[in-house]
Amino acid sequence: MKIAVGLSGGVDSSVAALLLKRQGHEVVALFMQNWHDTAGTLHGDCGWEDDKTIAELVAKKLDIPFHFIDLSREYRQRVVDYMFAEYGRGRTPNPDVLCNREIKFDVFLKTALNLGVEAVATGHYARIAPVADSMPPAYALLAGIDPNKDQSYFLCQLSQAQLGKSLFPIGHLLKPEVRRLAAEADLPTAGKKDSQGICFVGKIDLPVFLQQKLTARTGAIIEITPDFYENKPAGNSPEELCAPYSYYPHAGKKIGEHNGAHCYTIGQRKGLGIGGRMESLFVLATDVEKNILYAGEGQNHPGLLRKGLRIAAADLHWIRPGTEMAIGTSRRYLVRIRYRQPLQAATLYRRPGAMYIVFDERQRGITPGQFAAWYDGEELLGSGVIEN
RNA sequence: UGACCUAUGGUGUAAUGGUAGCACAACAGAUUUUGGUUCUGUUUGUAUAGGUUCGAAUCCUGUUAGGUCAA
Repeated sequence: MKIAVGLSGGVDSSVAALLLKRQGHEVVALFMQNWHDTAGTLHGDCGWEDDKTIAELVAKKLDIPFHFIDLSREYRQRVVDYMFAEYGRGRTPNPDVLCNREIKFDVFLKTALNLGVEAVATGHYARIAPVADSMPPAYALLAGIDPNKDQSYFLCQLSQAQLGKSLFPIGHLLKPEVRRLAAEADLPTAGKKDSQGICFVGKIDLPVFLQQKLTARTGAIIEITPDFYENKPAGNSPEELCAPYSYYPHAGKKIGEHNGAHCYTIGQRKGLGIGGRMESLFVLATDVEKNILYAGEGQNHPGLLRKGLRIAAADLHWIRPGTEMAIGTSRRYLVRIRYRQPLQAATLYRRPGAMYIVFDERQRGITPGQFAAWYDGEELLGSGVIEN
């Protein structure tokens, strides 16, 4: 089979290429450049050129053709603009989930197919399993074997069409095994540090980055004390359990100022600049309209922990046909609301306008704009953007 | 402008004559292909001028600033 590997210049994609090559496939390397802006980048390691050089060395070592493609226009339109838009609305986006859905497994995939390959491969820690006896063919998205590196969460928005054309050659390996294979094959990426920060952009200073499009205005930080929640009616329906707390300026007293509410996210501790307390302050909610930040003291502040969340029906995404929940049904699944979070037991309620996810244990930092992904064992079944 | 109280890092506070400590903040590193979290480490202080004492954040006096009561 002729396969294009997205070589990033890191160990994982290098070993993915190595394994495919060993399996006898005809492999071509594709290096994509998606970003060349250094505005807001931390410690100016604008390393994409280095990464490209390393990727070329890997391709040379593996004796496979190397191609370079520039997708930065699409990346800006479909990932970066989305980021600005979400932050502008007071939500916290997950650019890497979008990067996979829109770039790596869309623009990149199509570009590769046009070059005549049958599939693309990446260095993601996840697995794709064909579903037995399904017509047309169907694919299940499974967690990577390495519990510490599983990246299925970042792939939670992929479609059947995308999964059908994709391969994750290292999904059944542990990270140390990947490094060992790279070392044994003498690949130049064997000892390279894992990448961090936004894929292709890198570590950024978020406030500085956002200031390119969003203007900073100083506003109030208002402290909400635990007694705010005392006489709130609880309720037991999914709708009630998933309702967000609604704050208003007089719900607490002003304890300081911030420099733009959109620069903060729920559960954030750093950057409030208010000291002199027994415990740390955490952001409970942001209001970008009024430019107000609501904060509470202590790791276990009641405003930080919520029983459930809501996903609008239009934002529901199901990976495998036949697993969609019918309106009015409920299911027990395992859910995570951020990368690397241990899976949490929860009940999902599919209601006419929305999905409600009620957790067994209250969850810290449920954040609008982030993705919730639900699993049945090791299979990722679906996901959606958290509305509130 | 009478009396009394207070003054310790950026903030809140310990140390009752004997090494100025803690928490929060800030900064840095680690962890992490999102934001964030978490972990580790670092910096920063006795309002000011004098006095008593071997030794003063601590006792005494003046100054300055803030507060409370009286008016």
